[in-house]
Amino acid sequence: MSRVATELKTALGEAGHRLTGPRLAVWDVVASSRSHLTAEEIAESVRDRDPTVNLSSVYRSLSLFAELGLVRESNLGANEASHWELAHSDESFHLRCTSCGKVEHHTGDLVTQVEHHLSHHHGFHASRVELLVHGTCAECAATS
Amino acid sequence: MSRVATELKTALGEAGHRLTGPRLAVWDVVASSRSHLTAEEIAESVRDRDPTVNLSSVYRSLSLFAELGLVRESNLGANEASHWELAHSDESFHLRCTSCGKVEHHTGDLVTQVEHHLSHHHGFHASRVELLVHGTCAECAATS
DNA sequence: ACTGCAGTTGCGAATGCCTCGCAATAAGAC
DNA sequence: GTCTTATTGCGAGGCATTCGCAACTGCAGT
Ligand SMILES: [Mn+2]
Ligand SMILES: [Mn+2]
Ligand SMILES: [Zn+2]
Ligand SMILES: [Zn+2]
Repeated sequence: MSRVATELKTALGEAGHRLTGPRLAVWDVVASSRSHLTAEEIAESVRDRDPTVNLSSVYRSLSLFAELGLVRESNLGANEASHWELAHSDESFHLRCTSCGKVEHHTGDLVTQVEHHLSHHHGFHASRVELLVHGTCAECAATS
Repeated sequence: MSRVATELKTALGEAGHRLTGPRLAVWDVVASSRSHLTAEEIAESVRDRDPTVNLSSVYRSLSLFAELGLVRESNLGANEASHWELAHSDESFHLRCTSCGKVEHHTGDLVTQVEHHLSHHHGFHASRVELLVHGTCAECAATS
């Protein structure tokens, strides 16, 4: 059993879930990608390895992984499919270029500052922060 | 013609659109509410005034108002309907309590800081920022 | 290794939100 | 008031996601 397979099996086992073919295939795709993929895109890659895996199982695997904190689901736009990736902290937020569509990450302490401010001054205890910045990336600004 | 009707007519007229019954009804509902409503909820209120207004027209009105900068559309959760309200700046962001569901606003200069940082240090020019904080509100924290 | 069974899957149907196409209607310029 | 064409109601369609269920399979116990 490969390295990633063992890691996934451990994470699943601790939560009382089984390691199955579809789950491993979905995990391999998400863990080896650096981009934000839709369930359909993940399913396409999964089918390369095993064409019998159903789209429903891809959704079920992704939902389970999200519950276990293994992946992150993001809404990058109204009425768009969710995008999935390996889990990363709220500190690392999303910059989406409205021109080329690229999604970049930016990490700063801003999110932590907001969390502390809300907690100390307003009694609001943050569990998850989603920060999405739409705009024009450096490359697109230079080109236009 | 009422005050809000005149204001809406001006905004529409300047952009080459007509003031119609459905549009005025949708506007009245959104402008007189302080909450974040779904299109379906808006349609329900609109039907109280005029039962012939179709849900499609509510969607069409809301989309148009958003293009004109009159209303704001927000995604408050994955796989949830969009929520609509009178337009407000990105500075004012959303706190959603995962316990009672309430959505509050919080205004600070943090969003502006991020915009400036991204612009000055990374060449990314923000056009719209969506900041959504999930967590437990003060009332729910006290009750539990 | 064999068995048993609860967890998991594939499949198709269903759901929810939103958009479209089109003929009928009505706003507003003249 | 007439005319033009933007807008509407309505039904159908589209897309992402979820559900129900019988068949299958991981894996714990033996
Ligand atoms: Mn990301
Ligand atoms: Mn708001
Ligand atoms: Zn770009
Ligand atoms: Zn609350």
